[in-house]
Amino acid sequence: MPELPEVETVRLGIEPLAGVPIERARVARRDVVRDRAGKRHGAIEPAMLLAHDAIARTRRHGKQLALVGTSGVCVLVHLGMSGQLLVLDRGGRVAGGHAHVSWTLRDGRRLVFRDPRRFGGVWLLPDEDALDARWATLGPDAMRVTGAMLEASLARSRRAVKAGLLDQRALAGVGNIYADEALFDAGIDPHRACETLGGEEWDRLAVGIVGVLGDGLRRGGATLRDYRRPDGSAGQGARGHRVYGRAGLACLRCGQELARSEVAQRSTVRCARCQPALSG
DNA sequence: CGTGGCCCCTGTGGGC
DNA sequence: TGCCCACAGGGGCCAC
Repeated sequence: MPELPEVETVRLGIEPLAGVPIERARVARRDVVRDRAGKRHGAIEPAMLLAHDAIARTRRHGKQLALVGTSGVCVLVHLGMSGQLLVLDRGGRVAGGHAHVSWTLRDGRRLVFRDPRRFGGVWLLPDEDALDARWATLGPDAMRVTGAMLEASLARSRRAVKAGLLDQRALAGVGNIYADEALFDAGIDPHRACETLGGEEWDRLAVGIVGVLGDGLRRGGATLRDYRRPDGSAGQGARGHRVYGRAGLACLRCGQELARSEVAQRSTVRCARCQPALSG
């Protein structure tokens, strides 16, 4: 569930840990930790997990979050579907288990990566060049996308436009929720092939993407299912959803019943009147 | 290469 | 009341 606004909210929650020395790092489940090549089960060097280091700063691209150590070592975190990064006070405990990686700071606080479904994970990268190389395979960050960028990466594709938005190599940060929201905002049918969109539509879509992501961020991320902010509280984002999770309910713009369908094996909700299919 | 489909995994909630 | 199962979905991988 975490998409860009949720990941950015997590990043902002982690930022106050910058500069605090990390006493030790502990891995409870080795298979959620991977090396640069994506291999699991490798010997895990404590320094690669920022032990005896400190977070110098945090970075984000799309849905990916990185802790950059003062040594230059980078810990890349994917939250996947159910991943959380929790900041616990001294003596604080993780409810519900599934705490796979834990960093103990000198001031007694702990940073914990928890992920019940393990679609997420932690990647250990030796330096920021490796991080940049990895992120270079992703599309532009959705928070700053423009119509021209979308057009450049998707306009020649025959895929459904929603499938294009979900492809992280084309656009980084949009998932199922905000794809539906942005397409509704732009008045574009999720099923339409990318190649049928015109320049003005790509512009509208970019405005919609930036708008719905900004709204989500201002609410502190969506509050559906597993997502929690680093302090454990739920976000408020679901209140702002206009189509996601509202199949069968009335369109908030025109009153028409919202329709459920499927695009790229993902549940999709749209208003057939506000997001018309191409006629003819 | 582009694209669609399957699968990984666990918690939840709806239906019976 | 309790059990079962469909569903939730990001992304890796594979087949065509």
